[in-house]
Amino acid sequence: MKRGTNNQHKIKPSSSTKPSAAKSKDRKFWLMKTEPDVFSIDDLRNAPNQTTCWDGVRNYQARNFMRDQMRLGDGVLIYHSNANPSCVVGTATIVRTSYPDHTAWDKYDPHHDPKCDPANPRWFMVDIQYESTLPQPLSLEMLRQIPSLKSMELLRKGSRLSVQPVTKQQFDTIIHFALPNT
DNA sequence: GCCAACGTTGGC
DNA sequence: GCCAACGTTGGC
Repeated sequence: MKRGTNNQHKIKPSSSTKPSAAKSKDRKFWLMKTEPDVFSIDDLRNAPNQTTCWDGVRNYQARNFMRDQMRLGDGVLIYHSNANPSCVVGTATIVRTSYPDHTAWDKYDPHHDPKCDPANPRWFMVDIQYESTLPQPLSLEMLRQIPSLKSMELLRKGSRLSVQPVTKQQFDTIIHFALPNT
């Protein structure tokens, strides 16, 4: 989960050429959790370039998804955890592929990892750019009522993974149900 | 604030 | 390599 102290780090705008942008057919989809008290979809919308680095992830499985599998142009569902209610609130796009998370060796950062050596980075992050706020946020409870989302990682009992893959079908289903009157 | 579920650490 | 202890996540 992104739990960085605000958006204090300067974001390099991604270059206009995107040599490794995913072709639409192998575009992947993800869900990323954030605590709205720490960094919300509005914070993302209001960020410079509407872009932020997704720092602070300290879980190997989540890191591996970011480091090894995310491509430019991949779609992201933004999920507010520890919220009332917790819900999917919007979408974003991957605009920079993985690079070392420098907050790991910042000893004043809440996610400082003293075992982490800058010469051999352990934690990675990507940049994401705001895309949309859902017309209607979809709470966990609502998501659980949609049969085709039954196998979503997010809905698994005890699931804690803060960066997780979703299928295109799951992504599209959520967008669909977030439209008014559905 | 409670606590179940999970991931990590470290002694052995 | 086992596993108890501990720290964290995150719904409720």
